Amino acid sequence: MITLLIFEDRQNLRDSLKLLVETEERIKLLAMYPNCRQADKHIMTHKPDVVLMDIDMPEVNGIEGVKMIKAVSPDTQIIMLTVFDDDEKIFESIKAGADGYLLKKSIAVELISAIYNASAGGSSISPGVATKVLNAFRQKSNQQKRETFSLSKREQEVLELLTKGYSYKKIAADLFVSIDTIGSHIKNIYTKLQVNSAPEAVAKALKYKIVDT
Amino acid sequence: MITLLIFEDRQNLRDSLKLLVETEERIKLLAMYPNCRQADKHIMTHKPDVVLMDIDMPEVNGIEGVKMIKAVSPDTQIIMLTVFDDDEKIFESIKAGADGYLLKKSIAVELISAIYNASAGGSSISPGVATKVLNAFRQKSNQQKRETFSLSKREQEVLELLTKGYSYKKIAADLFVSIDTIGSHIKNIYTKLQVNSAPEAVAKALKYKIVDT
DNA sequence: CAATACATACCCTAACTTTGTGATATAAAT
DNA sequence: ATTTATATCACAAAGTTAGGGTATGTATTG
Repeated sequence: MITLLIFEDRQNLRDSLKLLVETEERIKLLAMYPNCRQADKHIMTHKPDVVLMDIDMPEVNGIEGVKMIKAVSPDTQIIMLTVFDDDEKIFESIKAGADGYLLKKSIAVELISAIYNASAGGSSISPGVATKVLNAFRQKSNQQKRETFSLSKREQEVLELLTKGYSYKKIAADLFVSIDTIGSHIKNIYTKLQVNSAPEAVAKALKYKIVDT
Repeated sequence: MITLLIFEDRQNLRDSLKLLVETEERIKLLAMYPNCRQADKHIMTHKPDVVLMDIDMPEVNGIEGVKMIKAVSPDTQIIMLTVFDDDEKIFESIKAGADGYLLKKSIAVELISAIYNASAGGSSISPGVATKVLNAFRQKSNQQKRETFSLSKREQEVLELLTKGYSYKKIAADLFVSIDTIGSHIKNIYTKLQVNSAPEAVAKALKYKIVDT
């Protein structure tokens, strides 16, 4: 038996959801609320397996609701249910911890299987939403790839310390060499990176992930 | 009519897929191949709407295949079909440009609707895979969160130019103010960021995403 | 209206950085 | 054996930066 809580402000949609869900023997609807005020309390009272969450609700919206619920009960599976498929709302929801994201135009059968999936720990994402998520994912992954600029080991070390904001003097002290040696290394680093100042070198080093942040 | 191409090395699975797909009137299977050698050529020959792609194939695997296909025909929708649900393979596929990711244990009806989704430009992701994608997405989003350090608008501008490696002189020229003004701003920036040099400021600015790379 | 933050500008000095030109020694590569 | 890349050090000049002041005009806000 999967227990369910619904947050949805519109009366008619609440009724539809109720009808839909009640036809399923393995799903038990515990309660429905028109907004997320005290969502955390409701969760602790009912301890549902799965939550259906509308995004756009008066007073306290669905994204806030997700945060509240996940704060008190991280294992409760939350499926967002919304007419919006704009990137902002989707990503906000995911970051808040939503476990599924269905567009309201999704057919009823999709919703039911999403509930079952959620209770089994899987996530459901509507195709249109999935496309956006995959694109965003790709973007984030294809950042700047690591390049080496063929720095020597020592130069790498010096650049790392420079990136920490160390002065020549401090770098020299750290590496137990003279300050002029550091000057030499930095000269060579600038040549290889094709820059002319420490700030530029640091920016480039971080951009191309020559050093880690 | 949705045209389809299948890349799958195992004979028996190829047969099953063929049977499954042939029952659908709106789907036309154009050809099947046991690996991705010359996948790009095959695509250009058949110009299919959707591709079903196995990951683990001899000679040229599915991830390479996706790259080849997307390189010559970015609008071809590719659904990965695999027994593997390990993070590496999933993320590699997505980065390569896969438009859907189904586990082979997915039931037949899921596959069919995934094909329809794909032809409509939507992505299908199996629940188990979706969970991993969402988790990875959350991780990437929650990197270092943007902080402002309550820099003023002007200070922000100056910091951005500093991050480009500009000297005081160049910044002053760019903003049409005196070099001493820039000095003042930088003094204030250092105080707010709690740093003592340009390299340090740049590192911090990038780390905390005060400025974009 | 007074207080506060902001952007602007100037002065000053010590310290630091950049860049050029050498030089020596060692290890790897040709 | 000779070249090449690396790591080390030195000196010097020119230029830049960091940090200490102070000051003015303009908004914003309590």
